[in-house]
Amino acid sequence: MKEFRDIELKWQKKWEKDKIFEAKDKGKKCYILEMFPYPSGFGLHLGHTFNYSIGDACARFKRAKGFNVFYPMGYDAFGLPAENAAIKEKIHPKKYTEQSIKNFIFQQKRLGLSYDWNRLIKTCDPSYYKWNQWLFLKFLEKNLAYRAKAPVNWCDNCGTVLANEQVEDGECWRCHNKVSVKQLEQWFLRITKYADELLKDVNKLNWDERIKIMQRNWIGRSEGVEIDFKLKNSDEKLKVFTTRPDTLWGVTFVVMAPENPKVAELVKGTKYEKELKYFIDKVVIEEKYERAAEEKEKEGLFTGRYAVNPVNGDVVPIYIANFVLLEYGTGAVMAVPAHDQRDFEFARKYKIPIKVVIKPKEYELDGEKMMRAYVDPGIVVNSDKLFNGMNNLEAIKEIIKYLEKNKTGKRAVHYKLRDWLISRQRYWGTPIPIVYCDKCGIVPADIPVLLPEDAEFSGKGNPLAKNEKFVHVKCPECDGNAKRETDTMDTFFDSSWYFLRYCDNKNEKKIFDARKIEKWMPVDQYIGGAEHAVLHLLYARFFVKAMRDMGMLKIDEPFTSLFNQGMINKNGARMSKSKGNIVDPMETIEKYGADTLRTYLLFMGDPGKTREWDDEGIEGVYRFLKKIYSFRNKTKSKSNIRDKIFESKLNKNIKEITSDIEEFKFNLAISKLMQLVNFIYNNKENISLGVFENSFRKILVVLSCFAPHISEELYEGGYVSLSKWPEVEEDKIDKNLEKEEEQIEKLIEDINHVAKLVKKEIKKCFVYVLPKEEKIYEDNIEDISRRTGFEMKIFSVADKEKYDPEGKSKKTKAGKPALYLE
RNA sequence: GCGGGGGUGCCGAAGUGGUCUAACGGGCUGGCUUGAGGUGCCAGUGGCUUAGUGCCUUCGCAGGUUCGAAUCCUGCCUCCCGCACCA
Repeated sequence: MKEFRDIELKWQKKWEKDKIFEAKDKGKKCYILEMFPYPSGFGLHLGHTFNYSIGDACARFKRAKGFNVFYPMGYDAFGLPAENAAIKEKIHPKKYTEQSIKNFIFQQKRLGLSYDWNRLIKTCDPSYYKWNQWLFLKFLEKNLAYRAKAPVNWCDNCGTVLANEQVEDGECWRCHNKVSVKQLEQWFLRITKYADELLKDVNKLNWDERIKIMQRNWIGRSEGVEIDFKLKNSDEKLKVFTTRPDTLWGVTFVVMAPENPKVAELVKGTKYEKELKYFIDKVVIEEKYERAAEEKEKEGLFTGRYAVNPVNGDVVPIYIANFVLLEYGTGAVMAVPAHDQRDFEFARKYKIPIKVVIKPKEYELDGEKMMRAYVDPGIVVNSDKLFNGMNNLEAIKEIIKYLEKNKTGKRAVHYKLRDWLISRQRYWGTPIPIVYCDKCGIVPADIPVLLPEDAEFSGKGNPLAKNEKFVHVKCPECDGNAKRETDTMDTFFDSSWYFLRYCDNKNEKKIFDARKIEKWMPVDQYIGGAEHAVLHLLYARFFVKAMRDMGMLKIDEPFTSLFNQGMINKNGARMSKSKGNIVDPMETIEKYGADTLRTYLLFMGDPGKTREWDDEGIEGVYRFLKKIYSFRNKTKSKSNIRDKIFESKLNKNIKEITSDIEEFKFNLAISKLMQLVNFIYNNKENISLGVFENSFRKILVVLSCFAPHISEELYEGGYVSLSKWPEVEEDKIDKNLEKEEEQIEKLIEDINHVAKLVKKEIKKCFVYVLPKEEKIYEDNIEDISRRTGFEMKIFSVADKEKYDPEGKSKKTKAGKPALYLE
């Protein structure tokens, strides 16, 4: 509809001109934030549009509720797609990105989102990324950044290394190429230093439980004990980590990770050396992620060496096996086949004895005959007399104490979380501000280290490494010849603190002013997809904690509340280009307008769940908005008999809508708005103008959360976007009236029903009602008459004899009106 | 395997002890509007039956609790999403 389009453009212009969405200084602050987008060349997709429809609804709602809303937008502008476009289409990433951002801004403005555009940031802008570099050097100074050689994930397709969080099922999270493991010297951030706090503080967050569980799983804390096993015929010790010290007496072998450097030492010069080396090479070559799969056949090899169990002196063989990982724990485990399924399978395969040390209360276990490991709680047996007979969970605590007392073991906590690898062998990112000097070693570079624009995008290797002018520098310390680091930072570095920069986005002297952070942070409501559960959301939490410890800010957590939007499918499948089931937001806006698209996205269903897009479903919302728009031509009110019932419904619905919005149940809020609008529509002649106008203003304020343009157009006296949220007038909510309303609806239904059954011409309808109800029906007689198409007459049953002596009328329902059609 | 969330009418989706054939929207059928199409409006949309609102059936399946269940309990089937040899 052209009219909607014109209205939308008109108000978008006005909002911008009058700067009505800029954050103010007055009122309680409320920071609402959507995960900022990567500006791809394809423009907004439906997921973005949905994300912003939610955020904008929140922002507008909070603004109406009197909050000083801070609602910024920016662009996560560094990243691979721009560089890949450069390789493919010979367009410079900078140009590509700038064009994309321009397009994104245009499209977002076309949606009518109420951002404070003054706060705009672009991470590829030197005024932003120089603070990345500044932060990196701070991290370096505090020993939170370090360079190390380690086995790292390499994606051949992307031509770069990846962080652990960016590998999903052994595949690159971006391109789904199989990831391989390489030994490389790279830059890491010491996120593991915060593992414990990151885990503990998850409990404080008002986040979706799913995301919290994912974070807990990812951090993967396990509490246990490190136990020293002496090596037989040696003074050396082998440290193992276990969470089950209660099974220590059941150890029948020890297993080491094949690549554990200690293995080579152990077998050096023995007859096993050659065979082991062969096996180790084979295992290590296997993809790390395949090797770690549960279904993977357990394989191992005896090393020829033995270890001594410190608690009972048992001499047990040492194996290496593919299921033991070097990165976790100590890279060596004590194996208790009776009570661990992996160990059990391994023991059966290599004919190692199985010794039961925990037994269930009800029956006995036999190591020879067991079909699988017994892993449930039970009673300690066949162990030291100090512990035999104890409940095993109790025994864990006691045995740890015992080991610590005897200095053979020590309490320990291990995490699955690894340090964050941030080096990327790509051009379009923040240069890591480091210089390598032959004399001085690793030296912080003078910042900003600007990304040189002249670069060649051949698709082979990092263009920065080939840029002689960039690489060769003087050492900032000794002025001697030195080389620059040519890797850039993982773009998740950029997004780990962007929400802080919004608070002071134009500061040239500092990363931000602490007072401004204090004013706006933390983010009160963050909105985005669940795909960042253990990526961005974990990194950002880490940054805030690290920055707090560096005295830069005072908060512990960046995002107080988090809402995860669900996916939008079409034809039962996730939208994708290959399936050809993409819904283009801009095309939809062309057809129906932004208000319709936004309202429909929120009306489709629970925004937290996966929902189904329906090309025809949007029509309903479109009709709804057109219906509201038709109210601009006010109809003359003939009577005011529906005023009270309308006001009752209005207040009841607004009350419910308010809590619906607070709980992100926009679909319910919109359906209640529809009910109100339908009621007005069906009763417009029976609602007095004063009540209509007053109520309609309230409805428009509510509607403006979803369809701001049309609300603005219909609202009189100032901006609806700056209006106060309607107060609920409790005293106007009248349950009896609602009941009467229902009665009338039922009567109309009955009349229509009967009229349909009687296959003759009907003109008149006589209704006999209880004397006390006479007035209700009498008051609504015109309405009933209009809606049934019959001439109505209402009589009291008391007078029934008089008007209906033959008893032609029949009851509609027990105690309800009787009626007679003629 | 573990953890979390689901399965409601032709479809999307509300509803968590009575007001439920079940909000809201879509679709479909009939009627009106219209030169036609679109739009818009009205009515209907589980079955049977009826001057009559009565009976039966229905909220994944099967049982149970209750005067009463889509809603509570038990078992099962099924879909989705996380985690998964972590010692």
